[in-house]
Amino acid sequence: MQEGLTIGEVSGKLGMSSHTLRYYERAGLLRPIPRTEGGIRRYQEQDVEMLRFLARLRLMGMPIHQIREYAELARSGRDTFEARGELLTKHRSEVIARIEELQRNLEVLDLKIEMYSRGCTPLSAPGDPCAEKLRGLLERKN
Amino acid sequence: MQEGLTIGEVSGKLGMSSHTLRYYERAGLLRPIPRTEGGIRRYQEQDVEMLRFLARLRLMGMPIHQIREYAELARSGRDTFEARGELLTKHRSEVIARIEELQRNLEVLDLKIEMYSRGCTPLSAPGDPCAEKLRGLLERKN
DNA sequence: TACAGACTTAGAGCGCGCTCTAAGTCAAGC
DNA sequence: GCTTGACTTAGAGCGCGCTCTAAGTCTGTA
Repeated sequence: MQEGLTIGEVSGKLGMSSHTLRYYERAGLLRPIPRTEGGIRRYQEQDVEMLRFLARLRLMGMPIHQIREYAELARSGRDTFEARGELLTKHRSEVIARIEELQRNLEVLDLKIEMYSRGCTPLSAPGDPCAEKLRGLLERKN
Repeated sequence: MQEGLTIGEVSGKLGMSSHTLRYYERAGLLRPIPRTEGGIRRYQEQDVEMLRFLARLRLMGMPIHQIREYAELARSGRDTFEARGELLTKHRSEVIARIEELQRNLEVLDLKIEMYSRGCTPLSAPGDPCAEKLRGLLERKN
């Protein structure tokens, strides 16, 4: 037994498949993970930490190629702090925009649900104020 | 010239490509759009209204197969109001969960950005309270 | 009537993010 | 030493949601 976690251990710990872990390495999201003499990956604590953060970026919808960009900066030492901060800040505003978009569309959804619960026909209710409001929301761009 | 909009007009109005409009019809998201004698689609107001709403469902991340399910109910008359309401209500809670997930991950992102702006190394700062907090957030499931 | 340009179909292709397969190697326990 | 099960690689395959292609048809205008 050597130092560091095997791919199976990391997989269990983080809830990502071994396939995905290898894929992330191939894709440049991780440094080349150090191997035993037999060629078996031994993940260090830093690798697991990195993975935890990258997984959050994925959950926030950052595409793989951008995560790679971040990861490459992260591997290039501390004179990339500013660039990394900028990259994350840009992504931050995209996430906020996404949240706002979801919230706007939730309004539409709520109106529609209310109309169904009131049993009034959604597409052809010219008099209904609720139907009018829905129509108005739908006509606005996004 | 006949009654109703051509695919190009709908495409321009809603900002979706003609390709996508045909695809949505094929996929069962729209009723078979009525054609002219020459076989050219003429979208009616009801089709456009439907499309507007379906587009919102897409923006909220509902997969095509679920939208089809909803659309099929919508084509089956008003005794599917309850089922439609349930389907949308279920999706509503998924959207809310997604928003909350994004907000939780935004916390992680904000902490990370703060650390970069303070110029302190994120992965190895055992003393820093901010780094500790980040580590804590990252270790929690999602 | 002829032309241009938008329309039609069936079906292939693509980018994404995994996910799986095949064939083989490594290593912990008996 | 042998078995067993996890590991390795290269590369294929997949589900999703479009997106495009090819070959041909329709239609408004000159």
